[in-house]
Amino acid sequence: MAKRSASRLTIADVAAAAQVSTMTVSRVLNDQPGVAPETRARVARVIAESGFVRNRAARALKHRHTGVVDLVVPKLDSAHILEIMRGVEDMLAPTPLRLAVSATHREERGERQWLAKVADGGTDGAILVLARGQSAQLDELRRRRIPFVVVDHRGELAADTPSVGATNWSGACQATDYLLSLGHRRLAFIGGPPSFGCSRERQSGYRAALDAAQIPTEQALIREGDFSQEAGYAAARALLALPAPPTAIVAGNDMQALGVYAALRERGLSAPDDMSVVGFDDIPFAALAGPPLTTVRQPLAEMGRVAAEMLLTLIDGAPLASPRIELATALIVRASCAAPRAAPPAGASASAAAGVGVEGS
Amino acid sequence: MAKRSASRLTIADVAAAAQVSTMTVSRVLNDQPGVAPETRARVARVIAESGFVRNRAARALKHRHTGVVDLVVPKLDSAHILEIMRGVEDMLAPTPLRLAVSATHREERGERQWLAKVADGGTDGAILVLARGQSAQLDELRRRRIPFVVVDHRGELAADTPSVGATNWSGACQATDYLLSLGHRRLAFIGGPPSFGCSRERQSGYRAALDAAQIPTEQALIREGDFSQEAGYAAARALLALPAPPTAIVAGNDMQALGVYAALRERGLSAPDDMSVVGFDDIPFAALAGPPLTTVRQPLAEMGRVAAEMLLTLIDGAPLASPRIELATALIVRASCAAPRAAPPAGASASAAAGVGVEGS
DNA sequence: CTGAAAGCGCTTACAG
DNA sequence: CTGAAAGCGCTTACAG
Repeated sequence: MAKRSASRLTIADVAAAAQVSTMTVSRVLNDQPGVAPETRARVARVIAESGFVRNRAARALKHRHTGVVDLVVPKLDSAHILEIMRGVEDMLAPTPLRLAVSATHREERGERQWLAKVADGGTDGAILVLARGQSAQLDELRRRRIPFVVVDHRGELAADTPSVGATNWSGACQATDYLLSLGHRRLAFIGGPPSFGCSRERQSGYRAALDAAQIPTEQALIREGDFSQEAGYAAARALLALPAPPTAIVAGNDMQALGVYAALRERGLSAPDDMSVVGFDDIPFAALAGPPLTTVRQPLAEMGRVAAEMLLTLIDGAPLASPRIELATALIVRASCAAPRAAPPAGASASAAAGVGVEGS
Repeated sequence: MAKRSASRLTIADVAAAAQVSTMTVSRVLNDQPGVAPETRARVARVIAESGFVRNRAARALKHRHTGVVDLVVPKLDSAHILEIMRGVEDMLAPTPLRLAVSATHREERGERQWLAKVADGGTDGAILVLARGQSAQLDELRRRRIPFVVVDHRGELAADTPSVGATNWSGACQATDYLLSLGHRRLAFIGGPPSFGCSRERQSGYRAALDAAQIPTEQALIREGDFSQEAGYAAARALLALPAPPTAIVAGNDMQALGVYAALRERGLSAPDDMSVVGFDDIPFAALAGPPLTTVRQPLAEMGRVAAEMLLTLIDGAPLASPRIELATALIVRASCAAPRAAPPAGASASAAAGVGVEGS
């Protein structure tokens, strides 16, 4: 077979070697009918022996699609993101689609860079983690008719935007209820950035649980962080310095809960003896922390999987059953909560709280 | 301008609207000279207003490249992988290349799936994390003349294979020296999978340090894990059950070190009072563990960045200054090590150990 | 400075 | 069952 110098083999080379037309080779390549068994076998053999690789660009040129799908995240820095990515990859692995990952970093620059790549006609669709509801990014995607799905979001999201989230409200509500059931009455909340939809929902769940228990919310007990360990630490320090500190803290996410641990340690205190702490996310380290952290599990990988599934549907041009999907959270009880020190006799036991799963021994 | 139904705009549409040939549009698109300023301005305006997107596939077809680069990892499940990915993404973001991420999972299936996508002509080059030296994957890549760089590796790697690693040997050696300097004489080692190059190097570094101190290595003190928290836990339990347990453990990686913590906790023991523990990696959680973990930092993001840089060089067809690059590790002293309980008077102080960085207060 | 022609490697109708 | 022709959207020489 005549290989043209160093250049790659083409379908024409294979056709020549197998003594058929390029058409026939194409049919064999695509498992299409209309080829005599012997011919097919001969062509298949030549393909295998020659190590021929069909040119993806030429195919894409005909098909009008690129074969790549984007996952766009703010930063590649948290276990949280990795979990979502895992779900997306899982779903996409068996398909012929490639998963292109990019981080927008400081929004401006990164978003523009990403948009430039997409503008080059580089994607069949995108999954956007923590995208802002009103953004040039989303507008551009809509304008270009590139299908996309948002996983969690910032700002407000139009109701018809395909999106995936977790039941943040009820998760936070359940966590707060659990602490109430242990006898706590002074419950603090350290939320995430208020621009995040999930932050607002969690705070609202916390408030709702207190309202239902007829406990007035106290502004001094509600703090705001950026979901980092440092933010949790700073907020917890401030709470501990209060004239009447809380006896329990709902931490908004696990990293902030770990920051609370640090602040406690610094004062020679610890959970759950001196303070009950609940996280949100259930990142892998939650179970390894000392003490193992009671937290609200978000099915992150599953959220990624569902988002990928929705995107595949949109790419196929099919309608979505529902534009918005919220997956259920679950309270995972470990060892960071207990009845408050000088608690009223705990009438309601922990296990009396609805839907509580206890992990481990 | 005549948009052809729902289909996307082509360069011909732009040319018609601007009343020039497609050639001229192409020149404007590619910032090539040879276009009158006014013509260029007019064409540019039409491009901007129409929202024209140049077809990447058609471009790639001419250029003979795909514009995508692969990052292939065993699994998307560790902070370790995320760090490497971050470095790679960082390096690639300003280039026009897309970063396609895939996991090989249980090797067989995943590798074949990945190979099938690559076989489709889908990549300009690849960064392979923990690839096996002798594998169908690497052979195929070589055969196809697709440039690649290996980050860490399993099995043996041919000397001329472009690869990036860390100074595992000297990192483990330094960690062991540090424990020796604290007065420890019974030092255990919980290694990773022996098939991993980095595992073998770390174990060898541990042995070398003991040899240099003229302490005979004891087979019972050398254990093998799979780099998981569970493996560290199991190995530490076994070590604690020994008639003469060690007073310090070099844990091979941070996850195993956290497993050691769990085993200690289970027995009512803790680091560093009852046992000194050193990790390897410095994953973000190492600093947050209780007690904060003394560990050997691997510059993972930097390794990713360097690998990406090497790959870009190879894709450009330029020669590599060196096929193998090892980045320096650094011992990060936190709070998980101390002199052994009934130690000989510690003549050598910790800070006497060479190149030791102490973090925090 | 500008453009008509050919071609990248494949696939989609359409004939035989 | 098999193939000659045209075309996907761009770019690369080559003329003017």
